Amino acid sequence: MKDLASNFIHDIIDSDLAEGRVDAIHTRFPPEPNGYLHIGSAKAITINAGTAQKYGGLFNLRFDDTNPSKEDDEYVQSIIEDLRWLGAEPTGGIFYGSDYFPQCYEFARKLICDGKAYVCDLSADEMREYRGTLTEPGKNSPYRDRSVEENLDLFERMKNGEFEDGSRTLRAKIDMSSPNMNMRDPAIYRILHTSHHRQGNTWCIYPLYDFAHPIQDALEGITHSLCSIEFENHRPLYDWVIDNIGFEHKPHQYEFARLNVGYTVMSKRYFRKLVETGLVDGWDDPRMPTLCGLRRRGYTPSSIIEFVKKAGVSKAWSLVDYGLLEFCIRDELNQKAPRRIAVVDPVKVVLTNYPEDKTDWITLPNNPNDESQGSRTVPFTRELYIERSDFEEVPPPKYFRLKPGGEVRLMGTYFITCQEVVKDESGKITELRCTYDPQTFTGSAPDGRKVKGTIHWVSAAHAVDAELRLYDKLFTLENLGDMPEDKGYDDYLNPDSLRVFSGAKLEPCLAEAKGGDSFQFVRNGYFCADSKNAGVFNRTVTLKDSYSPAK
RNA sequence: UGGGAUAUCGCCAAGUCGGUAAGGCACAGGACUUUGACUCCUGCAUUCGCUGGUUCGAGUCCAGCUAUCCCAGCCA
Repeated sequence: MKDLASNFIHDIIDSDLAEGRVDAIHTRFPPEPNGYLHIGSAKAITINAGTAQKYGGLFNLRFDDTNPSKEDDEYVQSIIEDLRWLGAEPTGGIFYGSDYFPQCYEFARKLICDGKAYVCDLSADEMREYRGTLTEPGKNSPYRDRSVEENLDLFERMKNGEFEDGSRTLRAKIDMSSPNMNMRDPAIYRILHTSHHRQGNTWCIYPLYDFAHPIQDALEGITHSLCSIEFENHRPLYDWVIDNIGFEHKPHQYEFARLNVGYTVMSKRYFRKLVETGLVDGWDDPRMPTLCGLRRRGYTPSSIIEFVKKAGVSKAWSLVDYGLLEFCIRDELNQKAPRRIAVVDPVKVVLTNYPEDKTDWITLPNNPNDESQGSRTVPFTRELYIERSDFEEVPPPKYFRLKPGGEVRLMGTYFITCQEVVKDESGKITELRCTYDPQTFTGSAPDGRKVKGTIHWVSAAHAVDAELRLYDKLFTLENLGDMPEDKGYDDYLNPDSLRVFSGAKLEPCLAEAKGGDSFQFVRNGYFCADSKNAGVFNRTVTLKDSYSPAK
């Protein structure tokens, strides 16, 4: 992974290092395995892994699996796979928060012994009432002053399964009148008789995030716990846990703004709904902003990391332009991807003065900007296909491509002139009859005449028929933050998010493309071989169409 | 007068001790062109949420406003 650009977090680390507060950096990425990683996760990954790498430190992957009701091993596996794909190797190791349950239990007992935690019998509703509101202080639970012995006994019986879900909690004894709601005697353990995807039925009490997370960080020797900004309000509690359990090693939490992208939903809850309602094929549907979806769509790990880096790190809420993501993949593929020809919406061209049984093999560079990528030969015959949009019967001003009586160059070969337009009964163009000039193969004519347009083509006899799927943004609203939770998606879905072209014609060598291969699509965009459906291609980024009469 | 956080170009985002607004994306011109792509030039904040103040000088310091985001899960 490339170095992360400098940001305010690095300033903090620099001074921590300079003033001797730490001598090595250790970070972590702590996803809850309740869904697939997405482009937003990529920011947390990049910041944590990138920071560790920048300072020669270690980076842990730790599953924050303290809520068995939402989690599943399927997600654990996908997260490991996607993280590796991104190139963020967990150099410090892979850990599971649930593996620390025994320690968490002991630390909770210590808090009880120190008079800093108590078992509370208030129901969830009662607890809410006692908590007060944002503007009014809460009041102490009637169970707040139980004896250490009683608390210890009750807590052990909670663990032993003597009580029902929700009947009791273990709470930290802090301050019910704190202006910070998180400090109003937060629950740190709850009863949940649910099987855990990793621990099975060993436990029926589970520590809550605010208690478990700082413990996990401390136990793993994390120095800088970098998380998103909604946890800022939790930091005092994070520090409280660290201080009151008495860890010698004190990790510190720092927050950064989460990544929002225009036209993009960034919530696992929505993703799950999209998947469950069948609106998309699955978590890896190419229209999804999940890492596996982006992967199928042709994004490379480095393009995603580059995107995160370009978007920057700060604490200000922001909505990053979708175009920046597209820029990143275009920029990379422009340098690395071989060029190939695909005619998405074909129209036949017949070269009336070209021999019927002749096949020329034209050599085209794989990447005109990079000779080391070599070249390939492409068959050229009397009957070809060109893009329907590369011909205009009534051309707008400054139209440089094919038009009646006009001349263009077929990429890598001859100049051709359109002599006749053939249409069917409905008026649709079915064929363009053209003549070619045999003396223009090199791209210039003996008489010096120039041609302004060059268009791509495929030999009709050799073309590979394909179904081309063009993916665009899934949603249409600029700011999806306002999407009502209980509303369906129909109003927000982009009807053009998936367009299927069944009659596309591909350059012959594309028939051999393997899953995951990426190519730049000559003229406008790029596509990749879909790893799940060999032979089906996605044009993954819709670039500006080369010519827009409306402009 | 709950608490916390954030406000610099259409979108992101740099801006040390106050010294006279980086960069990227987007956009607009032009050059080049065997992809109207790429590349290459050029342009794009007299202004830093607002209002005052301190100062020779403030995006940077002070005061007062305003806007937005987060917090009342036994979710993370």
